[in-house]
Amino acid sequence: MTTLRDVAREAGVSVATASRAINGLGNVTAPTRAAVMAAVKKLNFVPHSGARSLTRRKTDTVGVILPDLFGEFFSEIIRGIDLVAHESEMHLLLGNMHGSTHETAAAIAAMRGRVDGLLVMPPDLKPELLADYLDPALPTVLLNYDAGSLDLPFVAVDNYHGAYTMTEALLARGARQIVHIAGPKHNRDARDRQRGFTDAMAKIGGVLTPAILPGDFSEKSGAQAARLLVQGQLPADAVFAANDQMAVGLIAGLAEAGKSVPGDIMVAGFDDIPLARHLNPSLSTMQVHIDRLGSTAMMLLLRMLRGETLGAANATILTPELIARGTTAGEAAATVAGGARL
Amino acid sequence: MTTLRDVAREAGVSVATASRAINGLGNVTAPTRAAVMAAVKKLNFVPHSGARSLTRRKTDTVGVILPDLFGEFFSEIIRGIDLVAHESEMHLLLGNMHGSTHETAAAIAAMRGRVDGLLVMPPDLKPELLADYLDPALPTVLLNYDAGSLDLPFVAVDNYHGAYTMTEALLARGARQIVHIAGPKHNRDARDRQRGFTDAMAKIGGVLTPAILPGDFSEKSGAQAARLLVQGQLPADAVFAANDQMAVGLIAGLAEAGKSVPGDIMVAGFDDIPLARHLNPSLSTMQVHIDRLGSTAMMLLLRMLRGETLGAANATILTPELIARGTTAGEAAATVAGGARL
DNA sequence: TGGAGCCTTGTAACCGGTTACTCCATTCAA
DNA sequence: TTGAATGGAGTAACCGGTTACAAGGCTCCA
Repeated sequence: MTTLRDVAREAGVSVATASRAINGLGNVTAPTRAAVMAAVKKLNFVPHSGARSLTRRKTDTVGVILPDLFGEFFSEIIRGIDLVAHESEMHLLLGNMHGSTHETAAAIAAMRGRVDGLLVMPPDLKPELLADYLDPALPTVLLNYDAGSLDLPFVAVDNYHGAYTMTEALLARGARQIVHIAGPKHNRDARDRQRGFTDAMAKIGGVLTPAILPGDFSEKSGAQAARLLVQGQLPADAVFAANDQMAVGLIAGLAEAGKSVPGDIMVAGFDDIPLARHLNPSLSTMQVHIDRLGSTAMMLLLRMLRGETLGAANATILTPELIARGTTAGEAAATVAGGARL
Repeated sequence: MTTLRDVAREAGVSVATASRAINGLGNVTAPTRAAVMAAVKKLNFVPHSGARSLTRRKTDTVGVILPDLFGEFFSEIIRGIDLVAHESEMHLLLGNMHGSTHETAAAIAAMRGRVDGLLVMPPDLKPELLADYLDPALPTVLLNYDAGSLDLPFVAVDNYHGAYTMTEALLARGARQIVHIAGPKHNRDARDRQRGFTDAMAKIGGVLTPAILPGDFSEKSGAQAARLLVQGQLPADAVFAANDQMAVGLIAGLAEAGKSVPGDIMVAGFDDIPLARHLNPSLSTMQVHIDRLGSTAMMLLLRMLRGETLGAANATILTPELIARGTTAGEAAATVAGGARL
């Protein structure tokens, strides 16, 4: 493993000169620079980024701390982040809290000295705890987390209004007995979506206590909900699942029970995962540009790294868009909407 | 930003003692350790991992260099890697070559001094070039790349036999005029799959020059192939797409043209993306456990980091498994297979 | 009481770069 | 010819930790 010292010796110059030549700092004569570059080639020298970032106090890396790396949702976020980071020649250091609150502290601490800034998505962490973990000196942007009290910039999805809009749309299509399949209890997204649903049901539908079935965002829990619905003979003309994944499970469950969608019952989801438009009938949902969650956050972080001081006031709220497809359409529409056909 | 020096001063000890106390090195008396820990708490000290890794010559990080971060395929790989890395308390540094051969060199070089080992997936890079870029002193495992000549361990999918098996299955179901939709020309996976197809057609089907349509692994190119097939009136009783993505596009295209699957024509893919089993009819395909690609590679790398010397002989070949679903089934089977039903 | 041996702690070098500061050799104007 | 200005190159401190080695204090035994 060759070091700058080796290169300097080989070229017959000092380490300072070698460093300057390699970094193109100008105050080096052409012959000297040539000699250094020749030594670099000969010894196959590659600068040690670790050492460099120690003195420069810059790592050209951002830490990304996500609750999990599972599924399309997170890969889309990472893709969005990478898209922007790559343009600025920044690297991504992945930290994973694997769902454990305790590991979050460790993950954040491990980033010290390795990154210039942090993108953190702490779905079910209390703001006070988070404040304890974070280093105020390290530029940080939160993902999908409203941290108003911490005065940190964040990027979030307007889950509340998204759910409200979808419920409104279902009501507009004539549904009256809409059942909601909720997400995990402690999950903010899930709670906001549920709130949007109940509020819309109350204000527009005039239903004060709509039916809500438990779920955990998994396909399986969607299928489970279908069973509850059918066997429990819960009256329903539409089901609004808190995410697409559950809607997929739900539809499969309903099909098994011989219920037709949207004939007997309409179904709607949330997220617009790629699968949504390939189902048959295709799934109506609220489209969230997940990658933008990542790229927007990364852009905010870049501004902070450039010296700007950003706070909660710079938060960006992404509004999901209603995508009406087959599962909420009339009979005719259902058969032509996307995907394969029998 | 507090340093170890600050902690030492606060606790009234030397930096060496502070360091030993913090790292639990034993030869520190209980009162001294307590004093140091109190100072750590008081000053909110978090060790600077960058500096630490410089002296330790260990970063507890592995570099992951992928051609792109797009899509399920890569997110699954990363998830597999993370699963194993997390157990060993290793971090993941993402480098992205964004498809450009030139950037590959830069991405690898940037890893020097930041990682203890490398996982690289260089789909269309010549071995000689790759050898130039890689640092022989840095433990490296290749993903989905047979680098026999470089004597590096690698993990790959047996694309050839996978394609052979699928073709065999289609022939067994009575297909005679099977058309293959190929992947990108320079892509190794694509070429191996095509070879498996043509060999099976020759050896089992007795067809020496089967029809092959161009594709690029995208859904769009699958739809394009459907158009060529239908409008060009190419005789075909089955289509074997080089990946599921194209199969999805193909099926949509065939549906548009009024062809029924599998009634008029059978369809098969490769990869078993999650979408595959949700299509209606569900897609027959070769299942590849993509996450295992990542986790297996990471396990090999860990062994190298522990001091073992591994080479091409330690390569692991993952064999894909045939998943027969609706798109290659008889009429009856097609209607009950997974997904929703009209 | 003196010395061997053990344990705790401190001093300082080191990891591999960057860069402030200094020195020295030109060049050019007076 | 002399002195100032210019700029190329070297010395050494520094980033923030770790750790080899040395030093000092203690116990224990002869």
